[in-house]
Amino acid sequence: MSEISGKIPGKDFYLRDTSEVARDLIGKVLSRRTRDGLISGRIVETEAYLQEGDTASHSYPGLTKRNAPMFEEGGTLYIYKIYGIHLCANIVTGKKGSGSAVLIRACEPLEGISRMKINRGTANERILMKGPGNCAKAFGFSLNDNFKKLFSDEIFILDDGYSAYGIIESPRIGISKSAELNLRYFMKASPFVSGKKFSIRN
DNA sequence: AACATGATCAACT
DNA sequence: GTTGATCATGTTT
Repeated sequence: MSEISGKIPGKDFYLRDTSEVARDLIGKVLSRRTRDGLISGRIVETEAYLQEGDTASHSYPGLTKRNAPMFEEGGTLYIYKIYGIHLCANIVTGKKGSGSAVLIRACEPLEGISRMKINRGTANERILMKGPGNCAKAFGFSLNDNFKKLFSDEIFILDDGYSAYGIIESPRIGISKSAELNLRYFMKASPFVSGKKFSIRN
Protein backbone atom coordinates (compact mmCIF):
# COMPACT_ATOMS: atom_id res chain seq x y z
CA MET A 1 0.00 0.00 0.00
CA SER A 2 2.98 2.32 0.42
CA GLU A 3 3.73 4.59 -2.44
CA ILE A 4 6.45 3.80 -4.91
CA SER A 5 9.60 5.68 -4.03
CA GLY A 6 12.11 7.11 -6.41
CA LYS A 7 13.37 10.26 -8.08
CA ILE A 8 11.41 12.64 -10.23
CA PRO A 9 13.53 13.41 -13.32
CA GLY A 10 14.12 17.13 -13.70
CA LYS A 11 13.56 19.33 -16.70
CA ASP A 12 16.87 18.36 -18.29
CA PHE A 13 15.60 14.85 -18.77
CA TYR A 14 13.16 16.16 -21.35
CA LEU A 15 15.51 18.62 -23.03
CA ARG A 16 17.17 15.95 -25.13
CA ASP A 17 16.50 14.26 -28.46
CA THR A 18 12.92 13.13 -28.50
CA SER A 19 13.81 9.62 -29.56
CA GLU A 20 16.21 9.34 -26.61
CA VAL A 21 13.56 10.55 -24.21
CA ALA A 22 11.07 8.11 -25.71
CA ARG A 23 13.48 5.24 -25.16
CA ASP A 24 14.43 6.36 -21.65
CA LEU A 25 10.80 6.67 -20.60
CA ILE A 26 10.42 2.93 -21.02
CA GLY A 27 10.52 1.51 -17.50
CA LYS A 28 9.70 4.81 -15.78
CA VAL A 29 6.55 5.21 -13.71
CA LEU A 30 3.84 7.68 -14.64
CA SER A 31 1.68 8.77 -11.70
CA ARG A 32 -1.36 10.92 -11.15
CA ARG A 33 -2.59 11.94 -7.74
CA THR A 34 -6.35 11.82 -7.30
CA ARG A 35 -8.60 12.25 -4.30
CA ASP A 36 -8.71 8.47 -4.08
CA GLY A 37 -4.95 8.09 -4.13
CA LEU A 38 -2.29 7.54 -6.73
CA ILE A 39 -2.83 6.01 -10.12
CA SER A 40 0.47 4.68 -11.40
CA GLY A 41 1.69 2.67 -14.33
CA ARG A 42 5.07 1.59 -15.62
CA ILE A 43 5.58 2.81 -19.16
CA VAL A 44 6.24 -0.09 -21.51
CA GLU A 45 5.56 1.47 -24.92
CA THR A 46 6.15 4.95 -26.39
CA GLU A 47 6.38 6.74 -29.70
CA ALA A 48 8.40 9.82 -30.60
CA TYR A 49 6.91 12.63 -32.67
CA LEU A 50 9.49 15.02 -34.00
CA GLN A 51 9.71 18.62 -34.97
CA GLU A 52 11.41 18.19 -38.32
CA GLY A 53 10.77 15.80 -41.16
CA ASP A 54 7.93 14.05 -39.37
CA THR A 55 4.72 14.64 -41.30
CA ALA A 56 2.81 12.44 -38.87
CA SER A 57 3.46 14.82 -35.98
CA HIS A 58 0.66 17.07 -34.82
CA SER A 59 3.19 19.86 -34.71
CA TYR A 60 4.05 19.49 -38.40
CA PRO A 61 1.47 22.04 -39.68
CA GLY A 62 2.61 24.54 -37.05
CA LEU A 63 0.97 26.00 -33.97
CA THR A 64 -2.78 25.48 -33.61
CA LYS A 65 -5.13 25.69 -30.69
CA ARG A 66 -5.11 21.93 -30.33
CA ASN A 67 -1.39 21.31 -30.44
CA ALA A 68 -0.33 24.39 -28.45
CA PRO A 69 0.90 22.37 -25.44
CA MET A 70 3.28 20.57 -27.78
CA PHE A 71 5.14 23.84 -28.30
CA GLU A 72 5.71 24.35 -24.60
CA GLU A 73 8.90 23.40 -22.84
CA GLY A 74 9.93 19.79 -22.32
CA GLY A 75 8.19 18.14 -19.38
CA THR A 76 4.75 19.51 -20.26
CA LEU A 77 1.69 17.32 -20.65
CA TYR A 78 -0.09 17.32 -24.01
CA ILE A 79 -3.50 15.63 -24.15
CA TYR A 80 -5.46 15.47 -27.38
CA LYS A 81 -8.68 13.92 -28.57
CA ILE A 82 -8.58 11.56 -31.50
CA TYR A 83 -11.39 10.11 -33.60
CA GLY A 84 -13.78 12.21 -31.58
CA ILE A 85 -13.72 9.67 -28.79
CA HIS A 86 -10.37 8.81 -27.30
CA LEU A 87 -7.77 10.86 -25.47
CA CYS A 88 -4.04 10.33 -25.83
CA ALA A 89 -1.35 11.51 -23.41
CA ASN A 90 2.00 12.88 -24.53
CA ILE A 91 5.08 14.22 -22.81
CA VAL A 92 6.55 17.26 -24.53
CA THR A 93 10.28 17.24 -25.19
CA GLY A 94 12.87 19.84 -26.11
CA LYS A 95 12.96 23.58 -25.71
CA LYS A 96 9.90 25.76 -25.77
CA GLY A 97 8.70 26.09 -29.35
CA SER A 98 10.27 22.89 -30.65
CA GLY A 99 7.00 21.01 -31.03
CA SER A 100 8.14 17.50 -30.24
CA ALA A 101 6.65 14.97 -27.85
CA VAL A 102 6.46 11.36 -26.75
CA LEU A 103 3.16 9.51 -26.94
CA ILE A 104 2.49 7.16 -24.04
CA ARG A 105 1.15 4.06 -25.77
CA ALA A 106 0.98 1.48 -22.98
CA CYS A 107 1.71 0.96 -19.29
CA GLU A 108 1.78 -1.84 -16.79
CA PRO A 109 -0.73 -1.05 -14.02
CA LEU A 110 0.99 -0.57 -10.65
CA GLU A 111 -1.06 1.52 -8.23
CA GLY A 112 -4.72 2.48 -8.09
CA ILE A 113 -5.75 -0.55 -10.09
CA SER A 114 -9.26 -0.63 -8.69
CA ARG A 115 -9.64 3.01 -9.76
CA MET A 116 -8.34 2.14 -13.23
CA LYS A 117 -10.91 -0.59 -13.55
CA ILE A 118 -13.66 1.90 -12.82
CA ASN A 119 -12.21 4.42 -15.27
CA ARG A 120 -11.92 1.80 -17.98
CA GLY A 121 -15.05 -0.18 -17.33
CA THR A 122 -13.20 -3.50 -17.41
CA ALA A 123 -11.60 -5.73 -14.82
CA ASN A 124 -9.06 -7.25 -17.19
CA GLU A 125 -5.74 -5.94 -15.92
CA ARG A 126 -3.97 -7.12 -19.02
CA ILE A 127 -5.69 -4.50 -21.14
CA LEU A 128 -6.27 -1.73 -18.60
CA MET A 129 -3.50 0.45 -20.03
CA LYS A 130 -2.90 -1.22 -23.38
CA GLY A 131 -2.99 1.33 -26.17
CA PRO A 132 -2.78 5.13 -25.96
CA GLY A 133 -6.52 5.71 -25.62
CA ASN A 134 -6.88 3.07 -22.92
CA CYS A 135 -3.84 4.39 -21.10
CA ALA A 136 -5.19 7.93 -20.91
CA LYS A 137 -8.56 6.64 -19.82
CA ALA A 138 -7.13 4.43 -17.07
CA PHE A 139 -5.24 7.42 -15.66
CA GLY A 140 -8.38 9.52 -15.89
CA PHE A 141 -6.70 12.27 -17.93
CA SER A 142 -8.81 15.01 -19.44
CA LEU A 143 -8.19 17.93 -21.76
CA ASN A 144 -7.96 20.08 -18.63
CA ASP A 145 -4.65 18.40 -17.87
CA ASN A 146 -3.06 20.09 -20.86
CA PHE A 147 -0.07 22.30 -20.06
CA LYS A 148 0.49 20.65 -16.68
CA LYS A 149 4.10 19.88 -15.78
CA LEU A 150 5.46 16.42 -15.14
CA PHE A 151 7.35 17.72 -12.12
CA SER A 152 4.17 18.74 -10.34
CA ASP A 153 2.73 17.12 -7.28
CA GLU A 154 -0.32 16.03 -9.21
CA ILE A 155 1.17 14.40 -12.27
CA PHE A 156 4.76 13.22 -12.43
CA ILE A 157 7.26 10.76 -13.79
CA LEU A 158 9.10 8.61 -11.29
CA ASP A 159 12.38 6.76 -11.69
CA ASP A 160 12.09 3.98 -9.13
CA GLY A 161 15.31 2.30 -10.13
CA TYR A 162 13.70 -0.30 -12.36
CA SER A 163 15.84 -0.92 -15.40
CA ALA A 164 14.02 -1.78 -18.57
CA TYR A 165 15.48 -4.48 -20.76
CA GLY A 166 14.94 -5.81 -24.25
CA ILE A 167 13.74 -2.52 -25.67
CA ILE A 168 12.78 -2.81 -29.33
CA GLU A 169 12.60 -0.02 -31.91
CA SER A 170 9.97 -0.30 -34.63
CA PRO A 171 7.75 1.72 -36.96
CA ARG A 172 4.93 3.59 -35.27
CA ILE A 173 1.42 2.25 -35.14
CA GLY A 174 -1.70 3.70 -36.69
CA ILE A 175 -0.13 6.31 -38.94
CA SER A 176 0.22 6.54 -42.70
CA LYS A 177 2.53 9.54 -43.04
CA SER A 178 6.22 9.20 -42.20
CA ALA A 179 5.47 5.54 -41.56
CA GLU A 180 9.02 4.52 -42.47
CA LEU A 181 10.54 6.10 -39.36
CA ASN A 182 11.45 3.77 -36.51
CA LEU A 183 10.22 5.87 -33.62
CA ARG A 184 8.26 3.39 -31.56
CA TYR A 185 9.88 1.87 -28.49
CA PHE A 186 8.58 -0.97 -26.39
CA MET A 187 9.70 -3.61 -23.94
CA LYS A 188 9.56 -6.87 -25.81
CA ALA A 189 8.96 -9.00 -22.74
CA SER A 190 6.03 -6.99 -21.46
CA PRO A 191 2.56 -8.46 -21.95
CA PHE A 192 1.11 -4.98 -21.54
CA VAL A 193 2.42 -3.68 -24.87
CA SER A 194 -0.19 -2.89 -27.52
CA GLY A 195 -0.18 -4.19 -31.05
CA LYS A 196 0.47 -7.75 -29.99
CA LYS A 197 -2.02 -10.51 -29.52
CA PHE A 198 -2.29 -12.14 -26.14
CA SER A 199 -4.71 -14.61 -24.72
CA ILE A 200 -7.43 -12.93 -22.71
CA ARG A 201 -7.24 -14.85 -19.49
CA ASN A 202 -6.90 -13.64 -16.01
C1' DA B 1 -11.64 13.76 -45.89
C1' DA B 2 -8.54 12.20 -42.73
C1' DC B 3 -7.27 11.26 -38.13
C1' DA B 4 -0.98 9.14 -33.25
C1' DT B 5 -8.08 4.38 -31.52
C1' DG B 6 -10.82 0.69 -29.45
C1' DA B 7 -14.70 -2.56 -29.09
C1' DT B 8 -17.28 -5.88 -31.29
C1' DC B 9 -18.54 -9.50 -34.24
C1' DA B 10 -18.34 -12.59 -38.19
C1' DA B 11 -15.54 -15.82 -40.49
C1' DC B 12 -11.68 -18.39 -40.70
C1' DT B 13 -7.38 -21.50 -39.45
C1' DG C 1 -7.00 -18.08 -31.38
C1' DT C 2 -6.71 -14.88 -35.11
C1' DT C 3 -7.92 -11.72 -38.82
C1' DG C 4 -10.57 -8.30 -41.00
C1' DA C 5 -14.62 -5.25 -41.49
C1' DT C 6 -17.31 -1.87 -39.29
C1' DC C 7 -18.66 1.69 -36.41
C1' DA C 8 -18.58 5.38 -32.87
C1' DT C 9 -17.70 10.41 -32.88
C1' DG C 10 -15.34 15.47 -32.85
C1' DT C 11 -11.72 18.31 -34.71
C1' DT C 12 -8.61 19.79 -38.10
C1' DT C 13 -7.19 20.55 -42.89
